Amino acid sequence: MDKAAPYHHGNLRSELLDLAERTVERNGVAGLSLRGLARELGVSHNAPHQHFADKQALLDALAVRGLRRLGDELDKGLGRARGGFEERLTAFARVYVGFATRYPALLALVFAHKDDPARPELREANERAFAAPVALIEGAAECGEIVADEPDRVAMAVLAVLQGLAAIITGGLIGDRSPDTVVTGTVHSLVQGLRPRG
Amino acid sequence: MDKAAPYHHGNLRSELLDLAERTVERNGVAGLSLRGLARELGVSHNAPHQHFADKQALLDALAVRGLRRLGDELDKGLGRARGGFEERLTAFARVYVGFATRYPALLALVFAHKDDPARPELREANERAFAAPVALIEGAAECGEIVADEPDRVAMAVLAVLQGLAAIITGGLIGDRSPDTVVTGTVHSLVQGLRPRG
DNA sequence: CCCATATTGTTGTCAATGACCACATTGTGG
DNA sequence: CCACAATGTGGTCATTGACAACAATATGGG
Repeated sequence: MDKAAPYHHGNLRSELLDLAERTVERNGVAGLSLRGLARELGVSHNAPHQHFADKQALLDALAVRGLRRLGDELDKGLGRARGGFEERLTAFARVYVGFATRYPALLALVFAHKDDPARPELREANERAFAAPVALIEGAAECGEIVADEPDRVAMAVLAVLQGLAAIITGGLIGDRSPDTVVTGTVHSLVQGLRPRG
Repeated sequence: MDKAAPYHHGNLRSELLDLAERTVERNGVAGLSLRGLARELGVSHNAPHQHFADKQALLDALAVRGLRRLGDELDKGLGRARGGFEERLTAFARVYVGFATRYPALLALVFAHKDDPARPELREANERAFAAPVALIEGAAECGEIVADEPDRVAMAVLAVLQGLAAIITGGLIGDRSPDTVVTGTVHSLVQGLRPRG
């Protein structure tokens, strides 16, 4: 069972996902066609249907895979981060915004699942991806580094800022400023607001 | 030249936009079909092509119209708002997030124009829609109500927070909390961070 | 070792869609 | 009053997503 060439063709599922991700990132969801994928991979026009019942199923799989990668990057970035809360939060923000600007279409895919209450995989992947930053915020709340009265609100504000920053950066609305500068500055502003005033 | 029934049929363009907006909001962009619109409006399958050269042209027109409405709502809301900076900013945030949750697909349409450098109408409508809140922030910076060293950064943080809040709320990630509570709380956190500490 | 069986992929087909074409109808202005 | 442009119609084509029937391949029990 060599995973490089398991069945009578290549590992179609993986190759489909890879090519689909590249295509979506380049041409958008509207520019993605199952038949086109099959054509470029040299298989029949119906081979994808064996692995993904639906075009939406493929998009969902893309979103889940993207969330896994994002989670890994966040874990790594936060693992390397040293210093206080602001430094760690900045590290998280850099990784998140970096990912969001590298794969904007993928992240949009993740955030476009508002009409599907029955999709446990996506929800689970989402929670797992953000486990580390949530733990970071909760830890900071316990240590008294940030206001601790409403940790939920704090987490929400942080996520909102980063999500919004990513949207603004990918939308090209930051002009000449460098993304890193914008991220660092915005996080600084936010943390100043979250710090208890003595 | 009665605008209610100008030519030999109704004012197709407006009706197309209305129906398209409802359809997009209900079934998403993928569920929108020019032929379907024509069918439901009782015209030939090619009538829409007379007003919109392309499906994308119709989507662009939807985005521009949405931005105009959003601008009007923001102007009205900020016009009614009284009190200091935080009260006015909260009013702005309520209107914006309210709009974003009422027309999520429409707002997503606006934010999805990252690949079109040559679309002056959208850009102009965008700037016009956010003229009032930008003025609010600039005014507060001049009055010393918020840190004035980098008004651009402040504006960006505010927009980021609201955009992210809207995304989170429409994504159903706020659980049982009421949107108004979340908005007010988040804005409060943000303003506390932007206020100069004495 | 060999065949039943599920997995995987292929060919054929169908309705729907977006885009284009030539053409008809309606309103406007010279 | 008539040319002309604006608006809408019908026809057509390639592409697409989805489905059904069928073929090839790998797996597992006897």
